[in-house]
Amino acid sequence: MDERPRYDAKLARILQVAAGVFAEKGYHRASIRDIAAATEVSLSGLYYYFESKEALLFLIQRHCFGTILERAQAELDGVDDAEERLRIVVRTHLRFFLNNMREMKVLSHEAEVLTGRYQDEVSALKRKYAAIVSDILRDLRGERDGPDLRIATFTLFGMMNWIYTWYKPGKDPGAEALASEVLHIFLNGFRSGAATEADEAEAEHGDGAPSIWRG
Amino acid sequence: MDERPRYDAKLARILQVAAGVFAEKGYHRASIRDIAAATEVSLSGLYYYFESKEALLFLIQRHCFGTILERAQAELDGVDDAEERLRIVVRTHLRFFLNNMREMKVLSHEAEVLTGRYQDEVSALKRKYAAIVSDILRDLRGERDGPDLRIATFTLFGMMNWIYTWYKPGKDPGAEALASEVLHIFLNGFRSGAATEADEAEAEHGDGAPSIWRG
DNA sequence: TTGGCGATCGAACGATCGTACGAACCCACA
DNA sequence: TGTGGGTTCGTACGATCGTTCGATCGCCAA
Repeated sequence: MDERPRYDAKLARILQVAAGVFAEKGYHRASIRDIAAATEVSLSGLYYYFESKEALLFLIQRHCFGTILERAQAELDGVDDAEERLRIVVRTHLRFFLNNMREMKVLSHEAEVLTGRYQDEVSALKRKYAAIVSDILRDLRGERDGPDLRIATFTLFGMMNWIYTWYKPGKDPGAEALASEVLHIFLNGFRSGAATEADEAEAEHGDGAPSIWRG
Repeated sequence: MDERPRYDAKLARILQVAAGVFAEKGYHRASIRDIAAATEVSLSGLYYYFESKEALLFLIQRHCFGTILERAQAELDGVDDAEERLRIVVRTHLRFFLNNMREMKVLSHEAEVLTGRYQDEVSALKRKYAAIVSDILRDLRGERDGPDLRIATFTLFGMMNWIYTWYKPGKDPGAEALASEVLHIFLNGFRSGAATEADEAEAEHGDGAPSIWRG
């Protein structure tokens, strides 16, 4: 019941095409007329599928974020080891990122545009996703000293979400290789405790940089 | 000669206030009328100081990027050790970032807006700055295997430039502490050789992604 | 065939945008 | 005191924006 295959399919196509337009020109610079031209739907015809430009952006972001959360949770299901869980999250994130770069660019770049309940709902998804990563990092760190969880989490997201600003398909490596590079840097960096840090600094450079976190 | 202290000072103030308006509302959503209100200069009066809205954004970005480059080069002067050079760059970058967050947000968030010669000139500054970091990383890596330089460079910039999306002054630590966290994760991760990584990768995906760093 | 409803459209409205133009202002210097 | 050029402003123009509204289309049930 309540199924409208025709409606749903066309809405999905509109969201996809509109995401491309927003990704290319930016949300504010792109006009509904641009989206009408790209989707081959008339200007007023579009408003049968969403009630405002902001609602259109909201639908794109919610669908995109919902899919990411779904996939991450599905891939994480049954896996207990913290390190393996982190590898899964990064790989899943980057796979989805590169396969849906236009949507992800809209998600990353137009994060502050939504207002009111639109913003509330997307922010809730965002917090949920960040909490998954943060919990993994807490588990991974264990009782040892280590980087602040909030900073480490956002730093990892920065490494991944910044990609849309420089990634060139064809030129740059695919999701798996990219995930390996990111995981190598982040994982080895995050796991190395303050003690290790001191040892390495001593052995290689004798630089005398003290422990960052102790006490 | 060619000095107009009154003109220069007022232009500088306009750039600063306009950067705040752009940071808050976004370049396209902010109107020249918003900037006129914020600067307390009349709408048409602003056009005595810049010839178009795009030129205004260009002046902001060039001034901001020019200052960063200047400071980085000054701080790096005379320092040879690669690791110390990286520490200096990250510290300088984050110090400037937190002290000029509005300008840096405009620089990061409105990177694709400029066109033509405006874009060319800012892109040149950006490449110059990225090359400094990339050269340091190459030096730091030496002859060993290690992450791809292009990816590592952009990954580091991602860690730093993503900050404007989550940083809360007062709540989050200052530039020095932030730089320590970022440097700890990135430096230890970047320096750790491929051997460690290979051990880890072995345990999981027979997926056919052998050595991460081809060749 | 016909009635009705989901789906689509053309045309227009008011608002806001970036920018241009000419007059008026202010102040150092003749 | 007058004058000229650097500086500031009020006003308006044309373009484009998001959104609305009533008419019309296509298709399936009666």
